[in-house]
Amino acid sequence: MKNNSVLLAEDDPNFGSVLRDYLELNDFDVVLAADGLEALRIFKSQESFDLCILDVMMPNKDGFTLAADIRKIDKEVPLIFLTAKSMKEDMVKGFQIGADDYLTKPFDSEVLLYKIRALLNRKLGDREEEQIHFKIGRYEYDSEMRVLKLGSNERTLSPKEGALLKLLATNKNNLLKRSDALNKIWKDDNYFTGRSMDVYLAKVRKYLSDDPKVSIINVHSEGFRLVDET
Amino acid sequence: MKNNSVLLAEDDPNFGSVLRDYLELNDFDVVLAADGLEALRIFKSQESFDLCILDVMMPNKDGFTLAADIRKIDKEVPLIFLTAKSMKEDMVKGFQIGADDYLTKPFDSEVLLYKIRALLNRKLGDREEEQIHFKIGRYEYDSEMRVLKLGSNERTLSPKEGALLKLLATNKNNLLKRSDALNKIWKDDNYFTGRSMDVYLAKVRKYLSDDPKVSIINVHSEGFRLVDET
DNA sequence: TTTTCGTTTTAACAAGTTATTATATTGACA
DNA sequence: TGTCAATATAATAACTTGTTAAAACGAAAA
Repeated sequence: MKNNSVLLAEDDPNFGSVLRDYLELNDFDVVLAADGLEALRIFKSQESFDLCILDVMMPNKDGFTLAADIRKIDKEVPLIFLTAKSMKEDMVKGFQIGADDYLTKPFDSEVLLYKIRALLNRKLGDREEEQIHFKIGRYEYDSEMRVLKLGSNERTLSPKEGALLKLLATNKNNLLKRSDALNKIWKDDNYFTGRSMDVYLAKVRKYLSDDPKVSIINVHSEGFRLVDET
Repeated sequence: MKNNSVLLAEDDPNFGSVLRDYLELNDFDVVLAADGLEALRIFKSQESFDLCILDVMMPNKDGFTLAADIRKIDKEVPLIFLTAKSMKEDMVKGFQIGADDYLTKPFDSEVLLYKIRALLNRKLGDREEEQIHFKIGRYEYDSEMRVLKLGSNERTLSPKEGALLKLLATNKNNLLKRSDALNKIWKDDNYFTGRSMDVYLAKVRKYLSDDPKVSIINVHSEGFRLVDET
């Protein structure tokens, strides 16, 4: 089984690396970012994190601002804040952004570990397993291998093509919002990522064009719907 | 909308009732149990709780044992422990049982409230959900897909058409004020946005013209009413 | 290091859809 | 009966999406 991945944003290099080592010793894959900007860059560049631990006071981008940026991209990922002072205002602000927990430095590392486990267990609990195999009309799509099959005809999709088809298939016959797809796949919703997605939609449409019962229809300025009339 | 229900197990009657009142003031339905045994009895007798707040030190049955018993019945319900001493061993034990959070007395009641909200929001998503599906006479309207259906007849509305019909349907048979609609949909109430809305009213009227029991009537210089005489 | 190749992004233009403004006309109210 | 509000339709402007091709990128091979 794959380890849980943690994004750790902490500007104090000593404390940061000690904490990283401790978490790695406990079977987490940890990426350490030295400031808020770097953390956001890493968050965008990586597939997905299971948990983010954010120091509140950091240069370039403080923990709260970082948290708000992360929340724009991923509304689910658990957030834990680290703060030196135990000010109530800070906690309130953190919870408003959608913090899951809060720790005041200095804290007991074992307590942190238990809090992390509590959060991840709860997450894993109510997270329904994600689907890998999809049936789309007469097509079959394996989102792990990224292989789209119709009869004896096989085609391997590129990562982005695959991610898009998977999202569409996950929401088969329902609306997939443009902004959701962009935030999940491109981690950013702007003019250019939008155009890029349109290019991929054209590709995916072409791949799916051999079954007339399957189509991707547009809901103007909202998003798309993978329709399967089979 | 039903309030969230909380089981509060706390043996100190003063502290317990103060906390109960505070939670009730914040729109929770609270049941207060004076010891662990009573709490378990209540937990078993009631349909379901959204959250349990358990004092660790209680007569008859301490908070940890109580938590273990509750976990046997319900593996999902969030648990928050209250403890006077901030001993690490206690916290560790609590997390092993499956605590979601931990508070050391004395604590700030507002912080408790935020922790509760964070937990409940995670669990349920926001309780308040806005309506997506509407019935208007013999029509059905899906405000997400913006599809208006009468029998086998389907029509996809434009964003503004859809927003307007949704607002009207939300206030079905009630007055929708011109200024409200303009401020919500056009974000501005002036001569031109007003004219623009009139254009959309004409369109929506046309779309709804196939059921004579449905009409949009004007309340002079006030607003509009979507009337459904079905 | 350079080359190569698949992937992704950017650019440009065409097509399609929606929103606003203009114009003419009717209806409500004092 | 004069004035403002409301309606309908037409014309135009603004925006979104579809499509293709070329450029940029990045990882693996020569």
